[in-house]
Amino acid sequence: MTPALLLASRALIALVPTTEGVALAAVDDDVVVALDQLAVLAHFARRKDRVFLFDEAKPVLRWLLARGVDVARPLCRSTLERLAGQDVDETGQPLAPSLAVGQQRARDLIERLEARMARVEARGQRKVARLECLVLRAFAALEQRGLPIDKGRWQSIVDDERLTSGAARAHVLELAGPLLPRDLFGAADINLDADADVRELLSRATGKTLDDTRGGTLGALQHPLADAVLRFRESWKIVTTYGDALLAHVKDVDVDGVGRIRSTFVPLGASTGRVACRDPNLQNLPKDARFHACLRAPPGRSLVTADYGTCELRIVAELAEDPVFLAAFARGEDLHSTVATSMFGLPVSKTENPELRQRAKAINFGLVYGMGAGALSSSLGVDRATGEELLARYFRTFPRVRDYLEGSVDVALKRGYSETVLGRRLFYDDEKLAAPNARGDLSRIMKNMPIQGCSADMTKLAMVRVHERLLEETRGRAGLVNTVHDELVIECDDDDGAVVTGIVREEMEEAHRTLLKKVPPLVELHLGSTWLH
DNA sequence: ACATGCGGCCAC
DNA sequence: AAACGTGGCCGCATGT
Repeated sequence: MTPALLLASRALIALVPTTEGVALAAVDDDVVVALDQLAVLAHFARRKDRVFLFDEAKPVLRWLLARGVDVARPLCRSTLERLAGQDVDETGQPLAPSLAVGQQRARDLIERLEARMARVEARGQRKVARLECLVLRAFAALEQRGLPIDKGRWQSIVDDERLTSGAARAHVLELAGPLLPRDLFGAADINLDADADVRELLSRATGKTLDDTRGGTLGALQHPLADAVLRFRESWKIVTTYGDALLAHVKDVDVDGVGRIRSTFVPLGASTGRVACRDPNLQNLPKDARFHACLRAPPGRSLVTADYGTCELRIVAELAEDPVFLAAFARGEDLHSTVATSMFGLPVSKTENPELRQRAKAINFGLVYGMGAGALSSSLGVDRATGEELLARYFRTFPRVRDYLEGSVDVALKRGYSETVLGRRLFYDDEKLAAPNARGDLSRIMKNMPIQGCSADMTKLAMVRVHERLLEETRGRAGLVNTVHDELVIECDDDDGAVVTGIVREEMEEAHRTLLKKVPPLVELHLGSTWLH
């Protein structure tokens, strides 16, 4: 059979790339496609009535994209295994060493698919599996395009910070001088990266014993030497984490100084369904405006930044069906102010009684994480009794929120898993459920997962929709360049800015409405030359 | 030369 | 002081 005939007549085809060509296998036959004849594959790959099965889809989708092949409906063995709770057997290299090996792998993939799908089905993960496989196409394209970055400008910020850190180190040495051991020639030194040494030094300087050297601990000392150490840490953090190691990932710098970072995104990297990102992590870049100014599109191109505002609290409002939360979001109010007004019976806004708003905000923020009274009192800087009183008042005012969170724990304990609206599940080990001392930690996870997981579902759904619309309506000129949990960043031609902004708004709102029916979406959009926050 | 655990800290 | 969820990267220290 020829490749064209197989591609034309079969709806499900396993695909394994090899060093010599691409191996294809349908249930009853298999063929190979030479690397210089991928056009026929490209033709059928973009059709939505053809499903292509991969062992580890994302790297292969990237490999294919680089050769002009865009697969509209990928299915990923590795993703299905993760959702089915199986051990993920790594096959190793994405490229099979020969066509013969590739064909065997392709036939194996087809043969085992039915059993794998049955396990996915048995775990109730069918919809999640569909979403996770579809989103791999968007992630492959996102990785392949790369995040645009002005390398030289970023480098100059890092250089400044290196100088600052040197000055801060000198200041530490000056202040600590008499306390430091000296070498034969009278020179004093300290390794500020060695926490044990820093703890020793600060203990000697303040006469207090320190349990740790965290920022909060050092700040509370109110001591010039501790402050100098903190200033050193601040700049040194940038030099080490966001300096040379990150810049080494910048490739393809163009004449305008804009290069590309092509990280690895791990769509099932977090147990809740959130995405992880590495080499480098683009999800924890500093919010500092100096750095964001470096994340800019080349001349003639723009960036659209879009995020779901108060996403997790909207999810709580929907799932808890709290009338005050729902009414506040329906009216477009500031939830923190509304919550504070309900709790304290006083008018609250960002300018009126702002300290009450701050308290409500801290609780709203913390309840998503299953926070207790202790954590609340510390985040507000009040004593524990006050924290307990506030939390009690909060749950008296919003009993449905309390009931919802407690219900999340009850359901998870009964079923052995937590679940999002879409049906994504986090299963708990029997031993973990049995351990009585772990119940406290588990209950926080059980409260948090359906909320954080729903947010992840929504963003992934939005990615699938946005990617597809942009492909269809900008012929690939516009595309995703980053995602950070509840945020998307898209690059497009300047001329397409308005159109792309509209598409992103529509599809993000529609993704929200697919999952949440009672609370309206809030999508915040920015169009400009840089990634704005 | 690697791997691993930990304290610390960046993001949502 | 720390105390709430999810990650990744840094340097240090310790293990092969």
